[in-house]
Amino acid sequence: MAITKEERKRQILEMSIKVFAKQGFHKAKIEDIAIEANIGKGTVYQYFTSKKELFKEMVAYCMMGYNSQLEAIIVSQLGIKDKLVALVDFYDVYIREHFDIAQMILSQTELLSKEMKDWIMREKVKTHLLIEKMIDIGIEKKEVRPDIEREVAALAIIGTLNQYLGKKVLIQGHKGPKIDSAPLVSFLLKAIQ
Amino acid sequence: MAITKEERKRQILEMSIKVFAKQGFHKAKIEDIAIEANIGKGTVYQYFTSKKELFKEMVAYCMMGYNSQLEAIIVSQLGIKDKLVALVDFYDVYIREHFDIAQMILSQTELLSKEMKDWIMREKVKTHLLIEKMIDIGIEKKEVRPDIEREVAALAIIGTLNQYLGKKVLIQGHKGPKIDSAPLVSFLLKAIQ
Amino acid sequence: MAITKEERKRQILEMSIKVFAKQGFHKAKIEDIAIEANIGKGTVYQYFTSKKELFKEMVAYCMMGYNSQLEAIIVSQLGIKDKLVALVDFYDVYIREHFDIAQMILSQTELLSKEMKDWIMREKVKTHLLIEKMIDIGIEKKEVRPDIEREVAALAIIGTLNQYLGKKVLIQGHKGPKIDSAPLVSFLLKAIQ
Amino acid sequence: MAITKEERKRQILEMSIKVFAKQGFHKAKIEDIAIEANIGKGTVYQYFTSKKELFKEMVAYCMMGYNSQLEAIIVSQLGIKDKLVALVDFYDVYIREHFDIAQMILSQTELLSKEMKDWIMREKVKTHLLIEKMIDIGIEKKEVRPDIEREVAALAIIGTLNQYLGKKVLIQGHKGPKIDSAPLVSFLLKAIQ
DNA sequence: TATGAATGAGCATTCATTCAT
DNA sequence: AATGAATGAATGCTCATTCAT
Repeated sequence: MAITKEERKRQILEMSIKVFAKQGFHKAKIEDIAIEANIGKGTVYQYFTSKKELFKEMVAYCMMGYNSQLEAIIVSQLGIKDKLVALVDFYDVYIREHFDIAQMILSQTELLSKEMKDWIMREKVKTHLLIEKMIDIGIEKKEVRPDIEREVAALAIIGTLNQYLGKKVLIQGHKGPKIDSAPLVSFLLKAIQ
Repeated sequence: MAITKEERKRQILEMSIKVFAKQGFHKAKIEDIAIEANIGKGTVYQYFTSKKELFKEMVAYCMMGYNSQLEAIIVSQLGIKDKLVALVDFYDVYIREHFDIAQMILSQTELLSKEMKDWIMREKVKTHLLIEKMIDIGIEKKEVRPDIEREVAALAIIGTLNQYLGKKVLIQGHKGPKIDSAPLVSFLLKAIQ
Repeated sequence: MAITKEERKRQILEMSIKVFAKQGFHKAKIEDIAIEANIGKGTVYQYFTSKKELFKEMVAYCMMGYNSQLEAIIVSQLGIKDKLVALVDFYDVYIREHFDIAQMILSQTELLSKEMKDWIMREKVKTHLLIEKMIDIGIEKKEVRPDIEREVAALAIIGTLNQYLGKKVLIQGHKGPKIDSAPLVSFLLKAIQ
Repeated sequence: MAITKEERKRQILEMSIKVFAKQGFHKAKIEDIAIEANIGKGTVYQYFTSKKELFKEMVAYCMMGYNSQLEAIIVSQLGIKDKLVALVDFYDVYIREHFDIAQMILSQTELLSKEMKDWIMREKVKTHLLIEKMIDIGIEKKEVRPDIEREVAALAIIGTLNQYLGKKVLIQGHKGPKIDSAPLVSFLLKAIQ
């Protein structure tokens, strides 16, 4: 019956995502999060030492699993085209879930310790390297032209996905239908093949 | 020979860019801006009714001229390749100047009125349409393949530029040498030709 | 073989002395005392209704026995000089044990109920009367000059002991050697003989 | 017409003495002090960076002048007896004015920085040395017996004054008549002559 | 009886904004 | 027009106390 410490912490984190996403860091009040989680204000402080700390842990919580899911796609036996399709679908789901919070994380870096910023940067680099790896595998499998500039290609894929999915979700809202990956994938294939 | 109201206002705006960029909206204090502009705190309120208002005017001030400069490139007599080169160079300069502020604008939309957000959105759409126009001209001039998905292509170009330049500026800092546009341009050409 | 209620209460009191003395009333946390006593925070409330109540009981606990020990010296068969020596030795031990707490008690009277303050005042008066009694006995035994102002003399003895021992303990710390009573005693004797 | 910064600061200090003395450091609210001084809460923070800082400045403000007044008495041409009388009178006035605050200062040393504590300690040492100086001058002028233990005598004088005046003020309140110095002085003279 | 997770009243502090000079 | 002293609403955080287990 009793809720474990870990569950309670996760519960607060989930609610903080909602509130931070809706209000932004500064407008969000600890009390709002507590009310949302249906607990007392002080209880939040049993699990997180400060508002900033809660924010940081939420950021880590949101980014957790991102790269490992990405890697699963990259190292799969799929052809480059199917990988791109899987990538779009993954971004589609991820951005819908984390759209508001993602923007905040990018911007409110003032709140994050150097350590945390470095960690985020490292995660981004990992993402970049995974995409480069995908390109390498593609070259090996003769699915990607061998003269490609890997760095440019990787940045282009990430930038295009962000821009495209970002726009779609922004216009359709989080509840819209799954994005059609076909046009995006065919454009990217043209560029890398 | 007192300076005009307009000059004083511009002076405050310029200083507010510095301070907002360095501190972010919430950490930036009106007093900091006043000190930076070498005027009294109260004087700021002679020109702007509130901190938020100042922020909004600063946003407009920063985005002003963006699309018109872009259009000048698009409608020029340059070939598609040279347009892309000019685009990269323009982004290079613009992002260096507005890197910090650009992130803030994207994120701190909570601060902006619906009207202002709509205006920003319309400006973004204008940018998008300008890039699409560039593609259309390219198709007409047989410099771009005619079967291209114009929306995807435009988003890809914008997304790629953002990601590429963003990364370069982040790593090299604002003072680094001009970015080499060649690899980026050749990648994009491959995708659209 | 559970310990009795009384023992547990004494145990908490002893630990509260340590913590109150080190931290002062306001900085001392009930949890600190509980941790020090190796019990749960809630358990403290089984024995004391509130932090203030605990503080008050600690004050009473510390002062308990003070006057009775003093009286033992006063009514003893010792001559006035030996009584003064015994007094210095007693103060020496007492102040070492209760130095930190003594200062607190004097100051944080805001915390004490009128009743408690009155009780402390009465204890002080008792102390004063005991010293006066010592003087009276001394006069009877022709060890003290008969024209002495008893009140002044008593206050002087108490004040001098406090000042002298307080300074010595403050400088030497609680672990220093026993104070040499000779110079103090000879000075006081000169005044009252 | 306009109040100077210095006057405003002094005004806040004076009011803080009242409030700190009545409530103690912890119960005293900045708002109370502001209300008492008939100013806004925020104004206090224009003059003092924090509540603790205000407390420290108040302590310094209260102790300021103490030793210099004392010295004036010590180095005067008065005989030892008249010096003691002047001393009692000075203590009488000083303790009436600072009775509540004096107790607080002694106790709430937790609030004071090491630097401030050291300063207080040095001031106390100065006081002690001044009294020793008085004794030395007395010996020179053959008003004090030459075999006296200077340290003990100084501590005894200070301790006796504190105890005696403290008791009198405690019983009579701050509004009572001037203390009769005669019995105290004659007792102390007996001890040192 | 013992526990410690949950609670929320209470307060120091900040800073945008006002307004008398 | 320019100033900066004064203001007070707003909020993060602490910790004594409660109470379900």
